[in-house]
Amino acid sequence: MSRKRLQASADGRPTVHTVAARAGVSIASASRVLNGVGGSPETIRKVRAAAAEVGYVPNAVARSLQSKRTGMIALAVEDIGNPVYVAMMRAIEAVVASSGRQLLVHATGGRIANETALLRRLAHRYVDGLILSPIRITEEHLGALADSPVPVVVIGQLPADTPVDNVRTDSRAGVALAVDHLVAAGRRRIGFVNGPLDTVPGAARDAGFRAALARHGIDLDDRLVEVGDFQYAAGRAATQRLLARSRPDAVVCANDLIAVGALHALLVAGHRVPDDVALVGMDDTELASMVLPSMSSVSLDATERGRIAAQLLLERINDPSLPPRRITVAPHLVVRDSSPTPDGRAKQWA
Amino acid sequence: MSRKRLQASADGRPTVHTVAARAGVSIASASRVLNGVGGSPETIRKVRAAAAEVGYVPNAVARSLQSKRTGMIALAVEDIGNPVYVAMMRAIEAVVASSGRQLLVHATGGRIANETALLRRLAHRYVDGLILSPIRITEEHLGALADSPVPVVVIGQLPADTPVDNVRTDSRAGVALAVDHLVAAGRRRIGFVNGPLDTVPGAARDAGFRAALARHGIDLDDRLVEVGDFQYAAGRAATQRLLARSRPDAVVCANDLIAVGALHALLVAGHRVPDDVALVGMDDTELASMVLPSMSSVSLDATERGRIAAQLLLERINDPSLPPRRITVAPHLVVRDSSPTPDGRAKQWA
DNA sequence: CAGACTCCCGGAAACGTTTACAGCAATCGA
DNA sequence: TCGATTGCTGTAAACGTTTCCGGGAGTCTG
Repeated sequence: MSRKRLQASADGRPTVHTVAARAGVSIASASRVLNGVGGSPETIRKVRAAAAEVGYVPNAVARSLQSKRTGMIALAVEDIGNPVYVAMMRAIEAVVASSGRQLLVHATGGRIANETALLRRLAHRYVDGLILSPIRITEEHLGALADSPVPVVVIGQLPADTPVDNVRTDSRAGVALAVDHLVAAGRRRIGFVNGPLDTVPGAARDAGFRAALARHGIDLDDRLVEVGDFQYAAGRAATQRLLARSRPDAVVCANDLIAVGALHALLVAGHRVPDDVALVGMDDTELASMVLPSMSSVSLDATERGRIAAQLLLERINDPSLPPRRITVAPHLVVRDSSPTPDGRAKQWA
Repeated sequence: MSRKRLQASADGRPTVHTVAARAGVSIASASRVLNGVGGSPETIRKVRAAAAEVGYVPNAVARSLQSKRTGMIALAVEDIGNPVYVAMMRAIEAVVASSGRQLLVHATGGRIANETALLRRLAHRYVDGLILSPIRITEEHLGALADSPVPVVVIGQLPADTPVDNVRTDSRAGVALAVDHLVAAGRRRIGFVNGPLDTVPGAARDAGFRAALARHGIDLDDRLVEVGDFQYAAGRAATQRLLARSRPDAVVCANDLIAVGALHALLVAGHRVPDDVALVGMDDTELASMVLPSMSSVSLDATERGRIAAQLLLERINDPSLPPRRITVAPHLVVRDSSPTPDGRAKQWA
């Protein structure tokens, strides 16, 4: 018995040929029925039956090759351990899933090399689009972004003329909210524990802090500013250094992980929070309400940014001719127990 | 000018045909050179040059279709926000990346439907293998696992005769470590805040707790046991309920998220930790050293389990004929400030 | 110097889909 | 009743890659 082609794939799993043969129709008819387009009632019945009997499941790879769509969206963030990215991820996952696609998460560790390698790998077309949240932006990024073979949405600041869909927040304004809040409560010696200044958020938050102090007519005391990376341990260490040489009555932190580290350092050093030293974090992550006292934090609405980024990406995938869009979500302050309530009195948490 | 086939793909990107035509060789030769197998020096030179000039990047989908490998590994966990899974993920990502593959993370939310749907979707072959860490196991799971079209490694308990690669820990023994530690420090009214009893870890930890108490000749007081889910908020609420009706001198929690919730509840209720009430968490996540006092926790070595699971999976992908393997990693206790040091005295953290 | 062996090359098939196209039968309108 | 339309169907091409196979040129061996 000679057949031009085997009726099942090499590993024995049924293919559309198997189904077609079993139903006694051509592969074209089988495919049409399986995709719900066309077919006579009789054909539909036979094909459906055959497919069910052999347990046919279409091969996603072959389908992708033909349709030029993989049904996958990539997300690249610096650190999957940072709860702010978890929140972002959840929001993105929700809209990606509702479009019937799957999410592929990359952790870049914030390293330029990883990110540009990732951007280059997009050329392999293993994914229909990318959401990238870089903390550093180099010329290399911009170049790779410019001629990316698949749509990319960037979450974070980007040079003004970059023709890339972009959702951002105003973290300068975010820091200002924190400073205003503390100044309103009478704090003047406000410390700042930041992430690396060569990162985009680090630089923006530094600028925001300086501007906010200036606006209130407060001279910046350099001994009140410390820099680490965006992690808990660094935040704790940086705060210890800061406390060793100065005496703040409030501390603003560039994200919640740093802030939890700062809280730890403050309490261990015997300071009362918020009575002696008030504390405001940033990102408003789950962590903020898990610690004691619960932390005030500036929300940059990671959930909303993620949701919007995912929607922008899906829209662009559907219509690549869209003009580049830029959307900004406004920060807001969430006051909890680590900073004075608006009336100026420190709330007691016990 | 008639060509049997276009030299570039529909969207204008170069294909192996483009490169071959430009180099003046056949696509077979071009492909061989690009894969580093065979080719005369002259051919190699020409093909490499042509590929560089047109910026050729092979299409991952087409390659997958031919090679029957996608180069992707899926990981399904219940909750990407739980730091224990973050640790696991990091370990898995490391070995997956070192094999040149990519990791695809799914969050199942612990819902059976999601997990079986995922298992079924594997039939699409969009991924070379799966690492699954389910918290509930149903007949449906076992069925789907049995005839999974791609290799699966399960992290967690599995019925003894399930022919699936499996890395597990002994969480009964883990709970026992915690209980032994607390009993050795003289605590007798030991509370237990668990996750749902219909989950595999929940059931195991419950059994472990009862067995450990029995071994020490302590009668179980049901008012000292509470159940919620495996999250922070539930842990806090469950502990509040527990404190409202009983007076423990120690609390064991089924994971660190619960334990942080418990810590919060204890401190807010005015209990000193560990002097009045000692606390031991489980999973030994980053969280344990981020709170104050830092938390003792039973490590189930998620990192190691993840690493091993990934290795098992890669081995099985390379050789599907391997017999099913089962590997157990032993728990160990990490004592921090929330429980008495081994000499029985509570350490002061301030 | 003939045969065997090695190396490199190109044609063509294969992976498993979807879909353009053409053929055919049945129905419709005039 | 006949041509046009409609609805299904099957053949075959296409997606972009890898690889089997046969042929040709060159080298080695006896």
